[in-house]
Formats: sequence, C-alpha cells, structure tokens
Amino acid sequence: MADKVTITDVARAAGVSRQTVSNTLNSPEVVRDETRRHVLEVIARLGYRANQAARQMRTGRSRLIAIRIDPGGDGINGSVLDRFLHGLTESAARAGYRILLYTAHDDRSEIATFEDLIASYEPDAFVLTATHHDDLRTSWLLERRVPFVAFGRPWSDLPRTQHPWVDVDGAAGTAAATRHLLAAGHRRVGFVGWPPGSGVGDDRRAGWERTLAEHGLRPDDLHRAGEDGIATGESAARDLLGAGATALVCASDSLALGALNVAGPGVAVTGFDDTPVAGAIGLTSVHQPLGEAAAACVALLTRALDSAEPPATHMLLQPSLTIRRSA
Amino acid sequence: MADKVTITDVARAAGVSRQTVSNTLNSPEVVRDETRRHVLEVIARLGYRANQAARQMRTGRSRLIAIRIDPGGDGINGSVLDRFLHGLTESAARAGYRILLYTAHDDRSEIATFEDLIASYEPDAFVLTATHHDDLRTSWLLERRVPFVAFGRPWSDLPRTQHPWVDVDGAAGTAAATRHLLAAGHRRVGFVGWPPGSGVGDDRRAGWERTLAEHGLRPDDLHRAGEDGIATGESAARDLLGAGATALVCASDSLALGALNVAGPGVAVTGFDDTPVAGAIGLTSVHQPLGEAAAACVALLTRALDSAEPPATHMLLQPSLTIRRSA
DNA sequence: AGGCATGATTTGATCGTTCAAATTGCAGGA
DNA sequence: TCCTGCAATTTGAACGATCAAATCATGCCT
Repeated sequence: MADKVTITDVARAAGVSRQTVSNTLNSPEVVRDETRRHVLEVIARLGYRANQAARQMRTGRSRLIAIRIDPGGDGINGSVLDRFLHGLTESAARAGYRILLYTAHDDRSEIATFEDLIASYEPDAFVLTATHHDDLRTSWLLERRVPFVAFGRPWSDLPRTQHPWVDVDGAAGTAAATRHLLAAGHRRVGFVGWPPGSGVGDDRRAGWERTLAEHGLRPDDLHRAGEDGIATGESAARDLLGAGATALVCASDSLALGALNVAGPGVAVTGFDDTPVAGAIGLTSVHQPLGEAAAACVALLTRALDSAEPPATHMLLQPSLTIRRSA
Repeated sequence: MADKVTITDVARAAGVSRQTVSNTLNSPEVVRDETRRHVLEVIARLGYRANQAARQMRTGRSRLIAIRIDPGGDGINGSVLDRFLHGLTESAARAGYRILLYTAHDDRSEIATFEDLIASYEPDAFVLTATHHDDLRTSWLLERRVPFVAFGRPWSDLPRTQHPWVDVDGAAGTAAATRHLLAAGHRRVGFVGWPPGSGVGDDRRAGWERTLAEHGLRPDDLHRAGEDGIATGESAARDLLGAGATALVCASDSLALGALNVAGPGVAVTGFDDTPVAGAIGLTSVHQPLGEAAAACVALLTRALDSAEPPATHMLLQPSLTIRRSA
C-alpha cells in the first residue's frame, strides 16, 4: 500500500523522541505545551496514524468487538439483527472500536470460534445475540473472564447466568399494543404467541395478560401458541376469531401476517419487531429501538473496558408502537 | 484472558527452535517428518494458535477483509445485503480471513474510513457494495493499489472503472420472469422499473425487452419508471393495466408489492430479489444466489492475495426464478 | 558554588511471529 | 582421512508501538 508513516518518522521530523510523540497522543499532559503543539502539527502534516497491530502487541488490546452474524435473510424477522448490527458498528466506531464478524450454527461451534478468535485476533469483547435457555456461551465466557454483553436477557436466576445484558422490554411492547386495541373499543383481545418456555415469548404474553387484567378483563383462553410462522398465525387467528376475539396481539410479524391473511374487516391485528414486511403490508407493530440497544451494548462494554467506573450490569429499553392500517 | 501459549512455549516443550515450530506450520516441507510430527503433537497438546498481531507486524498481512454495512432495515430490499454479508463471513472464514465492518454515508466519508482502516488495521482487501455511476471509491482504491472486489458491475468502459467484480445477471433474471409469463399465456407483458441511467435498472429492463423481441412481440410502450417504492409500483401498474397489460415484470420486490396492491385476479406480477416480503405475500420473484456471490468475491480476493495465478477479473452469476402464487 | 528536587525528555526493552543468514551434522566422493 | 555439498536446524533481527527506567536541564535552597 502507500508508504507507511511510523512514529519514528514523526519523531525524526519533529526533532523529538518516539516517546514524546506517543505521549503527545496518549498522555498529552506530560508534554510541554509548545512541544505538544509542534508534534501535533507534524503528525497532521505527515498523516500519521498508529499501527494497531503494534499497539496491540504491547498493550494487549485489539479494540475489536466480535459478534456472530446469522443467515436471517430467509426469515421475516431477520432484519432485526441487521439494524442492530449497523447500529453496533456505528456506535463502536464512535468509541474507537471496530466490529469483527463470525458465523456459527450452534453453541459448541460458536465456542470453538471464540477459542480461535481469542487466540488469533484477541477481540476485547463479544456481543452475544439470540441468547436462550441453557446457553453454553455465557458460562464459558464468564468462566474465562472474557468481556461480553448479551443483547437479550438471561431468563434464569441461576448465578452462572448473571452477566451484562441489554434488552428491549417485550412485555411493555405487547402491553402498549393491547392498550391501543382496548382504546379502539375492542374488548375481546386475543394473543398469538409461541409455546411456553421461551423467555421472550412468555414475556410478550405477560404484557398482554397483565394489561387485560388491569382493565378488569380476563384472558378467557383467548391465546394460542405455536412455532413462529405465517401458518401458525393463520390457524391461531382462525381459532381465536371463532372463539369471539375481535382483535389480536401477535408475538411476531410473521404470526401477525398469518393472522392478517385470515382476519376480515373490523378485525384488528398487531405484530412485533416492526419489520419491513410490517411496513409493506400496513401492519401495526411493536418497534424496538435497535440503534439505541446497540449504543447501550457499546456503552456497557466500553465502561467495563475503558473506564474506572464499576461496570453497569444491564439496560432494559422501552419499545414503541408503530400504528398502521391493520390496527 | 486465559494464559497465552506462544511459539516460544511450544519450542521449549518440543525441544526445538522457534523457527522449527513456525516451519512446521507454515513450511512443513523443510522440516524432517519425525520432527514435524513431534512438534504438531506438542502444538495440539498445548492448544497453540498463532497471534495474529505478531504475524501481521512481520508479514504485513492482517487476514482481514473490510466491508461497509448499510442501515437497510427500513427497506424491503435490505435483506439482500445481509444474506450476502453472512455468506461473505462464512466464505472468508473458510479461506482463513475475518470480516471487519464499517459504516459510511457517502463516498467521501467512506474514503476517509478507508484511510483510517488502512493505517490502523491494514485490512488485506475491501469488498465494495452499492457501486454506482461516478463512484469515487473504485478509482481511489485502484490508484493506491488497495486490493478490492465490487459486488456489482461497473457500468462504464472507462479505464478507471476496470476493476474486479462479481455480479448476478439481472437481465437474465427479468428474461426468465418474462419467459415464465409468456409460457403462461400472457402476450401483453409490461415492465415496471427505475428511471434510465441506473446500470442495474437498465440491465433488468433489457432482459424484459430482449425476451419480448425474441418472441416476436414489441414492448409497445408497456413500461413505466419511477423511484423504487410501493407507491411507484402502484401507479405504474395502474397505468400499464389501463394500457392493456395482463402481466407485469418488476425491477424490485418493492415495485412488485405496489403492483400487486393494484392488480386484480388474473393479473400476474413478478418481482426481483426474492426478499422475505416476497415470501410473505406469495410473490414470484427473481432469486439472486447471494451465498454464491459472496463465495465468488472471496475467491477473487484470495486468488489475488494468496495465489501465484493471475487474478480473475470478474464473475457474472445466474439467478433463478422463485415461483409463487402471484405468477 | 554545590546539591537536591522535579519536570521534561530520551532510550533500551518488550510484545510474538517471521525472515534470513548462520550453523550443524551427516553422507558421499576423492 | 579429508573435503564438499546439502538438509535440517538455530538464532539474531525486524516489524511499530508502548512501557518504564534513565537521563537531562533548570530552578531553588543552603
């Protein structure tokens, strides 16, 4: 590539030592004002930037954050992670970090990739996505004191699952959707979700249930569960409409799309994640502040890595409801 | 992190020199069989992996490939780049490379990021996406001899735009869609695209036009253009159906979705990019082999970087048509 | 005038791997 | 027996930044 400028080149041009150049950039307070100004002028003139490999060898810090990328393109909800990833890349760059990607198809292969990345590139931290029950990754990283933050909560109180996390309050999202439907006059509001046992799914159903109770209404068995997908949405919606529901809160946009296919005029449907599909078909959907979530992950990590402050342990963000034709 | 194993540790444990350990991994042909086997056993036992920063300082190679990530989440077509990015990350890892992400909002800020990344992390190459007319990036990289491949063709014969690229044949995609509609009995097939001047748009229109001509049919002004989006699709479809079209080939899934909103029974519509939206609403759409495109990009780069073979200059891949209810 | 303290600056060493030259040992031929 | 050639192995140096100890210069006090 173009001829490289090193700290020795700058030192020579400025008539000072290498250390004075390094101090000018990293500990300016130990350099006399006049010297510092002169060195900065030479740095700017020569276009000097520090070589990260050399810095890393001496400091042990790569200023890299590693995250898995998923093949989400076949799914309606896949775009959630890309928006998060974009936000993460921007926030990290602002904090002086870069994002390193990897792929993995299960916990064990992801752990094998952790070992490889840690040994070769030495990322300063990991961001975990798609956390789940019995997630092997979190305890592996905790045991080895590898800094990380999860986008998604641990759904267990076990000590080995206590780790830094950022999440969006799913229950608050379905609560807002439910309130919106109640405000529109609906009294028999159904819920289409996933089988119990999924932390995220249980949380989203809790928001619907709790809000009905707050309005003196009973769920009355007006909830159905199944694997995420349009087909599940369709069959669950048929059942619920047959049972007298006039409005449906769905745990995902895939489920909501299926419900919409079945819903007649007057039936209100909401989804979750505010995906491009929701935008395309006019679906009211819970919007997660993914840019904010990404920024929060970087903030938690940089506080742990760069700051003397005690690390923050978690951050729960609030969603909003994007209102469209469907409700 | 966990105690590090270095090449010196392995050498000591094996009773050989550092160079013999390095040779065992990188030039095994210069190490006696018996010695090599013994050293490999010690490497495995100690769990040694080379420190990439140290290697990079000596070889000048980071084994990183940098690519921009876009905030595609607000667009229906955004998922195209995520599937590509996932495929790229997997293919790169297979070839011994990792993917480094950055963001940029225009050519100039992207070039500023190039300068920063090149000086600090020294990526071995860049993958460019969203190439366009008067793209400043390609000439900047060519002038500095920075290795890169574009996912997308240069649409100009100017010497300064001759660079390695991988693309999917858009014209072949719309040709296949057009043939499919003709085979279904349609004779008045319209085209909904973008304003002339976009290389991608012009190419996709050419596929439709050429296929009609091959069947002795004339386009008859059965084409409309506008900014990508559902609204454009709707108004263009209205026009074309009014002009007698019974089928529509659209340059994107967004346009196709708009067209579908307007199309009555019996009107066939196809889109482009086979996005999750297409899957969700039952739209026949041209599918781009993004995993293959990603693998081709890595192949072109690794051939240029790691091989003595003369570099390949480009690769044009073939799409397929995913047939659903809409056509 | 000399000694001491302190701010400012310099320089040797280090990080871990690869490069390249030097060294070693062994076999074959004169 | 000695010399030469070559395969196998070793070791000093380099990559570029930071760390830390050493050095230098200046000012103040005795």
